[in-house]
Amino acid sequence: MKEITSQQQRVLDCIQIYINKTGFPPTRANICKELGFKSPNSAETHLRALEKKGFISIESGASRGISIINNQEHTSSNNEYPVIGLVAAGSPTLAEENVERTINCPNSFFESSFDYFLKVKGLSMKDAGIMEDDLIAVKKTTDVRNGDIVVARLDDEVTVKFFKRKSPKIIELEPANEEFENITINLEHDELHIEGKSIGLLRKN
Amino acid sequence: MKEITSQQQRVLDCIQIYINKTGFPPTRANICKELGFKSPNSAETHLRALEKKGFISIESGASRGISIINNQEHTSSNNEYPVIGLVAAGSPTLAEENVERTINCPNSFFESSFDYFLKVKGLSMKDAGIMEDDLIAVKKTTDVRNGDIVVARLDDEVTVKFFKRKSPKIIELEPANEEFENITINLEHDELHIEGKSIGLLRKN
DNA sequence: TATTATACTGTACATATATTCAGTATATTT
DNA sequence: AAATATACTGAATATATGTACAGTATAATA
Repeated sequence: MKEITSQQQRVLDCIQIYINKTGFPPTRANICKELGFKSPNSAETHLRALEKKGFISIESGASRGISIINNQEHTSSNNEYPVIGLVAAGSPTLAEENVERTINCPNSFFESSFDYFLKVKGLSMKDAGIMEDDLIAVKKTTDVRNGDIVVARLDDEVTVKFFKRKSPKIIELEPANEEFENITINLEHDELHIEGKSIGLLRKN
Repeated sequence: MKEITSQQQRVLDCIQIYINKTGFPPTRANICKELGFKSPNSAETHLRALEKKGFISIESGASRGISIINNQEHTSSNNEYPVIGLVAAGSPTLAEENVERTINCPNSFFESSFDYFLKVKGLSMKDAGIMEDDLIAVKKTTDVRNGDIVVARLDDEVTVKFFKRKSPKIIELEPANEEFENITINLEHDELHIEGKSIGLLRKN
């Protein structure tokens, strides 16, 4: 995405405002009236510049054929995110039978993107403020750092814990509740799958 | 809103799909092509019927001047909700200077509607899973029950606590942290303002 | 120095488009 | 029985609109 000039920004804003107000895009003449131009070609050249820079698309020949291109999904585009129950056994897969329901939520709701909500069972992370039935926003990744809250799978057991790498081969999964004990994994003997990490939390009272 | 016929529904759907696909409304000819009509007047009469019944509005003379009227906001309409810092002194008003930022969020995100997010300071509710910098979704109301997590104001001090009515005149605000003590209010001598209650929580790691 | 991008006015015109008029036909309402 | 709503075809037309062409001017770039 190239740089936009201040006048081009005015035109782009004008188009967005016009669409918000009327429900359909403006004509060249509409833009001229809004911004005080006296020639439809003023709008035309700005539109062509905006198109060239990738801010809008113009359908040739079609009246009002302007549409604003949403660069990424940073705008207010929403998605349905699945809510997965943290069952004692089995991986939290996105298979249909595991999806309790979906939650509509802006894509940019949390700091980073995420893939699903995980419904927490038990109180092993209560001192980290994660309570029973809380929904953790999980980003599917294996790139986790010390101190991250991760969704880990040991054999068929899925658990949410703090991630701590003690040595290249030794990993500890730490609960946030003194009534629970650390889980130590020796990667030479045991298998550990990192399903993802928590990037946010949602609670409905 | 009057009844819609099946053909009119097809036309209405066609308009919505066209807008979703292209970013601008269809012409009469576009609708004909999509639905197999052979005369632009077929589309025209359906459009006039839809306008008469209140499903769309048509701007006279404007090309593609169709806009779909969203009956209510029952769809997946979003809102910008303000985030208010829980300052030690002063009411969490919605005055601009208190709004740190806004969060875009579906209106029906939590079980009930709410008015703003309150950014929590301190750990007085940590055993209830409310940590520093968590965002509480607050519904402005004075209708609170025993056990509700309320946003209360004592003089100029705003606090988040459990609400417990001990007797008609005695109210206790209970923290969820043994390091903090209950606050007992005698309504005959002290003034207590209930700003609202928590109906959800949002945390961004 | 020539070229390109920006930022306009003003005119002109082909065509995209809304909209009216003339019909045909069926079903529903008054 | 007459009027109205629905559901179309087909043709005609005024105008709304995109778009090209001819200029002027300034600033940035190669």
